[in-house]
Amino acid sequence: MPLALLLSRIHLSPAAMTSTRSASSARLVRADLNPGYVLVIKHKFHAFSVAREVKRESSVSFDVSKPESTASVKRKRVKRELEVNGEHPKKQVVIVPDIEDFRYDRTKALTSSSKATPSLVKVEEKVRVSSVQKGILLMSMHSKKTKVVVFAVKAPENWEAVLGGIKNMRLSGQAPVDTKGCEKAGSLLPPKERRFAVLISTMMSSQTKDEVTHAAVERLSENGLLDPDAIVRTDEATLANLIKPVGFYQRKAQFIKEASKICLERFGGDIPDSLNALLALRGVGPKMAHLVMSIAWKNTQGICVDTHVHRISNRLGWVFREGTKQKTTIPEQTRISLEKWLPKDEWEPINPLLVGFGQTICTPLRPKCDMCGINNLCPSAFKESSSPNPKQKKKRSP
DNA sequence: TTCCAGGCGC
DNA sequence: GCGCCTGGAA
Repeated sequence: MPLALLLSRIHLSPAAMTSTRSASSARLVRADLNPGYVLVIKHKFHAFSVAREVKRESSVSFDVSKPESTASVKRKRVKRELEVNGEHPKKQVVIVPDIEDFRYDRTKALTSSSKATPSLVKVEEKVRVSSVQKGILLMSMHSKKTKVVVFAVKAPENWEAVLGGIKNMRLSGQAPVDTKGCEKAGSLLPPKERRFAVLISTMMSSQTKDEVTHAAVERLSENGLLDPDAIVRTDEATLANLIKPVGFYQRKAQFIKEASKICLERFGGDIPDSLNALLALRGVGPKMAHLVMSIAWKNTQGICVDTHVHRISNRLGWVFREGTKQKTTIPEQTRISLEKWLPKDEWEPINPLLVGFGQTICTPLRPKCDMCGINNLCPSAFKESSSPNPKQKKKRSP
């Protein structure tokens, strides 16, 4: 666990890090925080309120972002159905599952999301540290048994300069995502229709083929098919034919039809408004769900990590697998790692920023490091460009 | 010929 | 963690 290391750096006592509190207790924790850290305070509780404030001793104030309630979603088999579904409401919850253990179950998501809030709720707050600060964290708990975990994540060196450099590069060059991204879908439509257009556009999209996606959305629109009812009444083959230029069009046609049916039957023709319910739609994974929450609902729940964000974050050395210094292997690891230190106001813009950068300069193959304005800050600069065919995958025999 | 995209299903 | 889907680009 990197926790011990972090603790030693920020001078919080181990006892302060994890504590189990009884009802209505409060705890004071002294903290000396070093610059460059983001202090992440995770409350795990069962539908009780948790209040927290930061009081300071020194004259330097903490910059405390607003508490945000995020449902931690995972796409693997459910392990903790009891907590999620509240099947034992009378039973006092003694063990709160670890945040990362809160498994998401697609089959349960639709029903649970449309009912009450799941009993297990995660609230995360971040305190950004810009200079050495001394203070007292006052945590007030109002739950029976609440586990509080506090840990700090160091933001990467120079990340602000790197981000600024990428923003500069993006000012000049025009990437496909700037004009044909799916957030442009149905921008003139009324809100409900626009949200549906965003969902369908997202489900069809492929970041390397924004123009193709755009054309397919146009084609659906011309045929009056940016409407769940119309899609349900159209047969799958026709639908597939209309969106044919997009990759995997047969599966996408099938998924779009299924999603439209669910939108009609369970959401009154609107799209689901929660991350869980969006993830419950077949063909919608974390990348798309976060994008739709951001664009359609203007409610950013997490970073939309697609292949560009995933690749570039690793090249920049911004993300690591939990507890290691190794690169992340899947986009979900990247998202979790990135969210630990990246300020929330960058969560939504980071996707179009890095997608455009990845389409034009930091390309998957042979990145154009010589054209890159941050090649002096990038640990991977010029390391991938010279080898045109670095690793041979296993060849298929003829 | 190989790689790429995003999610499913094993 | 890999094969699959599908078509385009390198």
